[in-house]
Amino acid sequence: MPEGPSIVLLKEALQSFVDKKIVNADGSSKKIEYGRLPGAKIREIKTWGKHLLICLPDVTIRIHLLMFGSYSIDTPKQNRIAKLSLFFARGRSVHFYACSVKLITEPLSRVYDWTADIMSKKWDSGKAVKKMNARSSELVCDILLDQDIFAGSGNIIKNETLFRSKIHPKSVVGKIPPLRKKLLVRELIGYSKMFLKWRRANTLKRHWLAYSKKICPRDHHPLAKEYMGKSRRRTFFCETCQKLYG
DNA sequence: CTAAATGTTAAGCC
DNA sequence: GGGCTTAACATTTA
Repeated sequence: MPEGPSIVLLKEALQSFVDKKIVNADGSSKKIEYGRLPGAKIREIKTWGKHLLICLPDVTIRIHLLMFGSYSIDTPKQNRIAKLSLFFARGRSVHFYACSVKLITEPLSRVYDWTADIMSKKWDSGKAVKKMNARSSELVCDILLDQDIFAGSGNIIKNETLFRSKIHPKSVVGKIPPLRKKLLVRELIGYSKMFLKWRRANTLKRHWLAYSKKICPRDHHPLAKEYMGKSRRRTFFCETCQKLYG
């Protein structure tokens, strides 16, 4: 479920609840005051990176599905305790499981920079390149997972983007030539759009070129698989056709 | 059956 | 305090 494009699909799935009044709310999260939700009408549903934002008149519910989170609409899952359940008129309901739930009371504009959200209309590639340049000594495999620069990018997007732009994951950001860096950002946004399209058609896996693959589709060399970077995340790459800068 | 995985946060340690 | 490592969370899939 979790990367940015999947959260956009979640937002779409919840559109029928916009303008609907929450009649009851409960769940197993100890951290939120369920009492302040009933009576509020959902004004809007937004996303920022991997965050789902359910906007109410004076508070926003922030859901992060983490690695294994899931949701269900109208029918709660059997034998499972939801972290958050929202109930509406006519027996309608939404349930979120195995996720992080928070209430945000500050204005969203103070919490979120929409120009850093890879799925946003306000996405700004120029700013992303500037932020990358400010972190020139880091590895590109780490930078592509950084939510302050590429909010919504996850391990699949990282792997596919590096393969498509022919950049070795251990390349040092500052050693990547400017044009190639721009190409990298363009590929990341382009692949994220395709991710959304393919996930919607339920064909995401079919289109993986490197992620979880064993053979390079370009030159048929075996792909390397290594746990690398600050977060030791699974990384698939072709030693032959992905160039190492640095 | 066991292990690993699309992710983040908090605690603990130097 | 900073920076790093580890654990915790919880569920599905290989």
